[in-house]
Amino acid sequence: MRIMDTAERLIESTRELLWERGYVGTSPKAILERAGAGQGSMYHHFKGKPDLALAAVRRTVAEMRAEVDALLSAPGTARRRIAAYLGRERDALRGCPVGRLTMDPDIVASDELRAPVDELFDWLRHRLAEVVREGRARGELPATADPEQLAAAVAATVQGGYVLARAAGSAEPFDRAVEGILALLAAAGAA
Amino acid sequence: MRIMDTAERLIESTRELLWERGYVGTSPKAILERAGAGQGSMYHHFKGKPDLALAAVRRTVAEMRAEVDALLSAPGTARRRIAAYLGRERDALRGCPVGRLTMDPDIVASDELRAPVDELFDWLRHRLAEVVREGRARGELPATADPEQLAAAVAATVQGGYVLARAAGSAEPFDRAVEGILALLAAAGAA
DNA sequence: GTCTATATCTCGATAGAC
DNA sequence: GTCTATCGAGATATAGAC
Repeated sequence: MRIMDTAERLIESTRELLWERGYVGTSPKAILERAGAGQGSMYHHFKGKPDLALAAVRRTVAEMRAEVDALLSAPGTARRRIAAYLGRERDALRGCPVGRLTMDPDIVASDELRAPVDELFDWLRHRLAEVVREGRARGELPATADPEQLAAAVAATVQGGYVLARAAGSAEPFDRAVEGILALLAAAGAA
Repeated sequence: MRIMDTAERLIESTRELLWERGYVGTSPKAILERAGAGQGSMYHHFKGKPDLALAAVRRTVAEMRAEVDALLSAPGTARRRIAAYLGRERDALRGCPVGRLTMDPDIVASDELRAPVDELFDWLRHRLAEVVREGRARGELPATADPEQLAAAVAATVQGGYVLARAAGSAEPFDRAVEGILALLAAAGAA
């Protein structure tokens, strides 16, 4: 483990807790305990819980975007790159660290905290739509396919897959949903 | 508005708050204020917050299941009934009152509270799979389509559509995702 | 910069009057 | 059955020593 200064440890602890318990379910006290810091440190480096959460969310969003962009920009057919994105998940039961935040009332109520989440999913949908357009141009996907619609369906399948998996207490429904959308894309491509 | 006794008002207030703020974000105090009741009433009728939440969740799940079953059991082609389910939503920004609970750490951590959520989505996936099987038998969907996979993809599209909509602060991504999966089902059917 | 002490609320629950 | 009073604990933030 790299050596981290206090501000860094606070941000990392907050990222973990936001993922595990959400914004409403995460207390400054829990963050401090996990980071091994005292009250004073947190309020020295950050204005308060919302400010620290904002730093944590921004970092999680940046990391996610870089990872997904790498998959969608890799060489290969459009369908293969979409499949790579869909197959990215390793532990569906943990859910998406960004999508999770949309169910947090205090995140959605705050324009500042919602902004990075909004931007990520906006970027994701447009990036996926580009890939769909490339697939159409190469004849992998039918020219009638609306790129924005397919992109939204693919992104929704992943986010909804987490919901189904967490409800079931098993990753299986996530995997099924991913296989289902891939089968539909393949069938549509063959049409 | 029908006249409701105190226990009834407590359950209904809890249902609303669980939908709006989730389990972690809902306090007994908020429930009591909305229900217009005092502390004593709640602890007379229910053992505590988890017990009241369980009653609320069970009712929400039962209501949802009855509504969706009506749509999926109506006359019409398989694709038309799936479209009716996908088009059921009126206000995507509110999210799903059941799916929302899967992002609540205290719900997922409790076997008792998660059980009704699990059962609903389990039922939904199998009911959708039945409809897919009927569609296959009638030649509306290709015989190669795996019913369980398509069912999971359809259910995930709805749940993920809520995530995208709430991130965007707009119902549009939800609608796009629904149109996308419907277009794919239509294209696969034509294949 | 980091710590401990403190302040003020709220949480979730209990006690006991009526 | 419903109310108010009260409880111990935790949430979020501030104060001030070091």
